[in-house]
Formats: sequence, structure tokens, C-alpha cells
Amino acid sequence: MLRITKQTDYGIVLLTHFGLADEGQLLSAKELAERTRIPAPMVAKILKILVRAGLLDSQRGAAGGYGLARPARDLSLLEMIAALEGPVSMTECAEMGSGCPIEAGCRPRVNWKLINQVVQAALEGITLERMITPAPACATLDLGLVRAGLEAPQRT
Amino acid sequence: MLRITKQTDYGIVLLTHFGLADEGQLLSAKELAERTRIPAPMVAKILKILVRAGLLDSQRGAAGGYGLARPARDLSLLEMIAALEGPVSMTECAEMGSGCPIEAGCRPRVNWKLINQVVQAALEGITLERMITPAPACATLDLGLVRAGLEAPQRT
DNA sequence: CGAAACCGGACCAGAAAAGTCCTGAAAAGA
DNA sequence: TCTTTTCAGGACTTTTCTGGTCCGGTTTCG
Ligand code: SF4
Ligand code: SF4
Repeated sequence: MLRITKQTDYGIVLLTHFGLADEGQLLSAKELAERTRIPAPMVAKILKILVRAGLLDSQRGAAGGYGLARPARDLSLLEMIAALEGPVSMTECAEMGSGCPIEAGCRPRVNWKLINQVVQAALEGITLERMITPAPACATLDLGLVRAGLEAPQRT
Repeated sequence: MLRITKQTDYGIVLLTHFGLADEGQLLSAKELAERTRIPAPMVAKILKILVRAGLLDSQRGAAGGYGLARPARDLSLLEMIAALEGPVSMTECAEMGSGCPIEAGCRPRVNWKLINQVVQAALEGITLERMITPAPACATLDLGLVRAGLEAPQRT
């Protein structure tokens, strides 16, 4: 679990197709639906969300379609997810002035904020551009270093 | 979004109380419910899950209760979340032989597996023991290093 | 025995998520 | 101009999951 929604998942798949296409080329909803096999109405819905979030530009009318608002290397996974399903935060307290009924006597609360930062940093470090590459650029990402960053404070 | 469920959240809060208590001391469901202000039936439900997952031991009968099955330093956040809401995986494909209707022509698929590993590594690095400390031990965790681990492959 | 506690699972109401559909408005081209 | 394409904006339905409750049964202690 801890899943992204299907909508988000689809949205990211769609975005990769823009990254793959020639820069500036417009892709229509119908076209995307055919390529990705995602149900057409869903594609339309998601693209609209992406436009409103500012990740895509749209051009209406015949021969219209959608295109990336920014180059693929400037688009982080964190932004994509945030656009498609709201800001990333693992607990409801970490985000806003809570509303959590417990809150008092909740020890982990303070730490959740930190954990969120780690997750967000991880997602922010992945760009659409890297998402497009089959794997190697991503495959070598240094898990050891990531772990070291987490364990550092315990060492000294 | 990308939230853990409330059940998971509560479960972790409960676990912290065990970490705080004297080692070997048994806490009853009722007692926990009072301390945490979590609805009692919920507490009971969650504790049962935790026992079945092997994170807690239980002792029935009068004067019975629950206790940690392992020391707090050997219990990672990853395990807690997995126990409470299933294995951590951000996409449905990353985990098992999918069932995802798209799959073909899905570029990001291969990369999601890596991203999952990063998230898992991050969650695995946080122990219940650290979760209990008010903040400082966690507050200094090296975000810079985490980012470095992610960006490493792009540098060389 | 009887009270205290866990065990197992059924159950429900409400909230999201997934997916569909319809009416309109712009743009391009015949 | 008029038609076609394609996006914009919602409303809507269906399905699934969550949060939360409840109960009958079993173990253990006093
Ligand atoms: S205050 Fe504690 S219980 Fe409430 S949402 Fe935050 S971490 Fe969870
Ligand atoms: S195969 Fe692609 S679309 Fe399907 S779950 Fe995996 S990432 Fe998402």
C-alpha cells in the first residue's frame, strides 16, 4: 500500500508520452488514449487536471491538443503527484493545523514532518526526463548514500 | 495525499507507547485507549492486527495485555506500515505480476521499482526507537546526503 | 466461579476513487 | 459562414476502501 491513485499513475504515464514526443508537438486526448490504452474519458479528465495545474498547455480547436508547459528536465515527480492528487504528506497533521483528534500525547507527530521531507526530497529528485529513460540512469541511483543520509545522526 | 491510513497512523502511535513503557510491561487495550484517546474498539482491532503480524505479543486473561515482541531499536517504520496496511509499493505493478491493464507501452514502470526502493529504504531507516525521541536525533538527519544519493548518477 | 482480557470475525455507514457522460466554447479549415 | 475537431467544465454513477462498531467465544487469574 501507500499507493498513488490510479489517476495519478495514469497521469504520469501520459506525461511520459509528452516527454517522448518531439518538443512542441501537440498530442490530442484521443491520440493519447489510443497509445496508452487508458480509457478515453479518463485521459480527457486527467489532461484537464494537468492543464489546470500548469503542467500542460492546451490548444483547442481542430489540430489542437496538449503539450508540456515546461521542459521534461524541470518537471519533478513531486510536482506531478501533487498536481494529480494534492500535496504529498503522509499524515494529516504534518500538513495543516491538523484536526487530528489525538494530537495531544502523540509522540510521532514531530518526527513525521521529517519523514515527509525525506520522501518529498526523494520524489523531487526524480525528473520526468529520468522517468523516460528506460532504467540505467535511475538504476544506479545510490541507495547506500540515501541510507547514509538517514543514519548519519546516529553515528556521531 | 500519499497518506498512510488512519489505522496505520493510530497503530504507530500505539507502538510508541509500548516503546515508552518499561520493557516487558504489559499494556491492555483499555489502558492504551485511555492514554491515547483513540476509540477503544479501534485500539482493540489494531492491536490484534499487530499481534498477528508478529510485532506484538499478547497475554490473555485477567492482568493480561500486550507487549513488544522485539526491542524498539529493531522495529522499522517500514515493518510497522507493512503490518498495518500491507506491503509498501507505490504502484500496483511494482509489487506482483501486476494486473495493470496498461502495462504495455508503460515507460515509467521500470523506474517505479527503483523509486519504491528509495522510499522503502527511507522508511526502513527509521526505527521505533527513533520515533520515540522527541525530535533531535531525527531532526539532524542528513537530507543533503539523501539528495546526493538520488542525484549521484547524473553527476558522473 | 466470575471478572478481566484477548480472539476472531461480521457488520455498517460514509467517504473516496474510478470511470462515464453531457453541454458548451474556441479554433481551423472548407 | 458553417462544419468539424478538440478542449473546458461539471454532474453523475458505480465500486471500493476506511473508519468504526459489535458480539459471542476463549483464556487466565483470583
Ligand atoms: S497528530 Fe499524531 S495521530 Fe494525529 S495525524 Fe499526526 S501523527 Fe497521526
Ligand atoms: S504498469 Fe505502468 S500504468 Fe500500470 S501500474 Fe505500473 S506504472 Fe502504472
